[in-house]
Amino acid sequence: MSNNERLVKQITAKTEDFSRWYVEIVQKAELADYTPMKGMMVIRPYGYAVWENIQRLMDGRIKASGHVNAYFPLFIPESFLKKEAEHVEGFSPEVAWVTIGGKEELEERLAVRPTSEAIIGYMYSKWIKSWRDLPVLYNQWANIVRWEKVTRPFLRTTEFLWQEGHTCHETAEEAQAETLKILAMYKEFCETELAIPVIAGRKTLREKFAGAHMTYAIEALMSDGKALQMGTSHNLGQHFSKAFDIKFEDRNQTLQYVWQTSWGTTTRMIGALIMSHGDDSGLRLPPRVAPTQAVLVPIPAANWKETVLPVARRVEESLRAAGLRVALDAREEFTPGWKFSEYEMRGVPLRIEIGPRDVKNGQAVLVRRDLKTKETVSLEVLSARVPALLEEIQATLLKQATVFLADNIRPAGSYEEFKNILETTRGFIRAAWCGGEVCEDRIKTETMATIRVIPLEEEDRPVEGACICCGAPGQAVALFARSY
RNA sequence: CGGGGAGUGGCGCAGCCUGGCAGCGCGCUUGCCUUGGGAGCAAGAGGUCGACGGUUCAAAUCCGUCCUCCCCGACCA
Repeated sequence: MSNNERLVKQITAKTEDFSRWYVEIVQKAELADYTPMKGMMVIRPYGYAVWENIQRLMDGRIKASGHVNAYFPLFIPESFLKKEAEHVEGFSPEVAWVTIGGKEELEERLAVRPTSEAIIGYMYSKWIKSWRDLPVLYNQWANIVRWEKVTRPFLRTTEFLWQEGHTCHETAEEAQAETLKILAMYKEFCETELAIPVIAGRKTLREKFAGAHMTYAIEALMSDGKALQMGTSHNLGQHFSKAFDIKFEDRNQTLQYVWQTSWGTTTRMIGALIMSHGDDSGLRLPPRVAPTQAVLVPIPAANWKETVLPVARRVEESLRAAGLRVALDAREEFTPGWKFSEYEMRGVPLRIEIGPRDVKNGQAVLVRRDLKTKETVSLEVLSARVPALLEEIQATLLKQATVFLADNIRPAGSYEEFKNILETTRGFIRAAWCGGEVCEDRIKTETMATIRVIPLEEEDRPVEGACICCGAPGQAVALFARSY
């Protein structure tokens, strides 16, 4: 649409250069900005407000399932990190170290936490003595530092914010149940709140968390056809409890190591919102996490401050009373048209226009951000219509993303076809895998695609077909994709 | 960490090759006038040209080192 083009002249088209489109939205919608330090960004108030909504909604779920919040130190002694061999091995390339305090060299250097299993494990060993102490269901909201080589706002930054759950259980079965329960909760969260459909599944051993017994993840598909991991849930088995000596006396009076889990979601989810829902005009935020759900734009005329503005203020109040996050933009230095574009860029789900004509007719014009459709609504029913419309917008975003996901999961009958999909449409490729790391590596080297997950729903079914790579009998059906 | 591109008022860029007064558009400030899809006119403000060092009478421009960002690859939420 040529009209559209004109309106969004500042943003690079999504189809023209997806990466550039992404960073432009991040900056122009004022979600985040770069600092002079590599990979370190400022989450600006608008972006942080999205995070606060995510946090609030996620925190509610975490607490509803019996978990409690706590806070552990930012610094972790090197000796702690070293206790779980695979854990250090996996994280050492990206750990930042503190070696000096004030002016004195430290006796033992301190890691800036890349994740908190080590420090939490140490504390758990002090606190847990009996089966009566279990389960321990802790969660922490914290910042994390990982010295990444390639960084991108929200998707991969040196420092990021997250939530990390750390639980201890009496039995392996309980730990496994917890791992899957959280995975299901994450999936439900993404779909309900973020309107992003995800595929829940198991990671291969190559892709699992360093120190975990088994890693599960939810994977989403961004609109450029690349996959993004939206959250992980690990069954840690007894790896850390053995390393940190977290023992309890069980119901039969024998000493046992606890069974643990850990799980996390991060500010990366904001990146996923951008890349799942955004269009050429900018962001499209799902109403449930949008900082502003509806923006009122009064249309000025001769004496609009006496006529239009009071009506707009009353509407604002009534919507706020209905529990909605609304804003009234009565600034005179910008024209309505300018504001329309601005709020589209920032992804505000609904725009409410009130002008002289509307005041005369006792109505308002509602414009949806998702479909850009307009409707005229009587002021009397506005506070009922707006929440309903917001729900429709939430549902539409989820539906569009769900259709996109379904359309972009393709079976590959041969390795040639597999490669061809990656060269053309991208998306997920559903194919059988022999379970061998040799094939996994070869596919990665040759196609840049990795096994994102072995979907849970596939695990109950018998595996049909041969390994897409070597032709040996398939051991699992996996979803492959290039990823962020 | 390898290959490529870039860094000049807030943003987008020209100027660099061939050294000689730092420019343009948008934005910003003030005033008038406008306002239903990024209005118009007028007058203004704003720069150690990414940083450091070198060459030169003279450096945005030439040389070197470093930093940051973007793209494409090896490692990871």
